[in-house]
Amino acid sequence: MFSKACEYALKIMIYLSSVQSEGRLAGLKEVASSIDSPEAFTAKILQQLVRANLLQSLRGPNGGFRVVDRPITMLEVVNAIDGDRIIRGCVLGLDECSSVHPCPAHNNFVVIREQLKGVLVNTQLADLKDGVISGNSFLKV
Amino acid sequence: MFSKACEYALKIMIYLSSVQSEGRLAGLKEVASSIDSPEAFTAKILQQLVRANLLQSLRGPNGGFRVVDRPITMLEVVNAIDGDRIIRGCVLGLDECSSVHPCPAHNNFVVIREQLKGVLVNTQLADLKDGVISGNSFLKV
DNA sequence: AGATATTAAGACCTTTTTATCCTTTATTAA
DNA sequence: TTAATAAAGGATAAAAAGGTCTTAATATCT
Repeated sequence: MFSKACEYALKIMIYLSSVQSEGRLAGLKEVASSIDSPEAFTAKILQQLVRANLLQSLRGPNGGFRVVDRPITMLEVVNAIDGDRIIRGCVLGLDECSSVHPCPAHNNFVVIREQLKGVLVNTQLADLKDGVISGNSFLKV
Repeated sequence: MFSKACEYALKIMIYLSSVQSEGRLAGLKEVASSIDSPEAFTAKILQQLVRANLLQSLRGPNGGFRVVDRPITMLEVVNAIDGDRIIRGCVLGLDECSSVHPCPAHNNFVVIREQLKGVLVNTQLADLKDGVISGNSFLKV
């Protein structure tokens, strides 16, 4: 559904949100080990998220990453990494697929796509981090 | 959502279903040009579909491919090419993700996944081919 | 039987995605 | 001002996905 990079990005954002609730930052090493992701690859994704203005980075000793101070939806994170293919793209891969020029499955998926978009728009990192903090959900196996 | 190969597979199956309604077969060349897919890659996917018992192939002149004679759901085609990751896989990529050990987004996606599964199970190739035959939907741009 | 049309199978190439390494630059604290 | 720490970025490697090409096998027609 999402690319690997996007899966990591969501876990990164959720983890950093939970760290933020404790009023501190987390560095690359801590992030990578907490979500069980390869460090160097994680660094690249962190940079993408910084460039997308979803994170701020602070260098030097006691530095690390911080989630920007506003509500962030899942959709923003997904868009930053995977673009809008999940929302816009045709199920059967047609370049042009709309109600006026639909692929055979178009109508069968309209409702699913709407629902998916709804979830991505309405789910905020703040909602997801709570489960992690309370120990009800997990970022790694 | 689906792999490229799976998108092609669905279009192949839909096209062959529509051809079958005319009481004839279609060969590789015709299939590939009708769904606008690379011929050699299409050949590979056709073979996979034959091995998965969704198609029969007939060699020799006037040969081609034929959809097996029973109702086939979208899910069967997707499973044959992409496996069950779309149904089973975790949104955030956890190896273990279930109601007892959920990822932070697990519950937000349960309903979507159910709905998606429903569409895949309940939509048959026969339903999709009708739109193509009547000219209401399209397999290429 | 021979010629031809057709699929089967698999080796091979290309591009994209994922992952890693290593050097540079910036920041802070002592 | 220096040592330690941390992010940034370039280069590249490994793996997966996507795609191509060649050869072999098979069925049909003449």
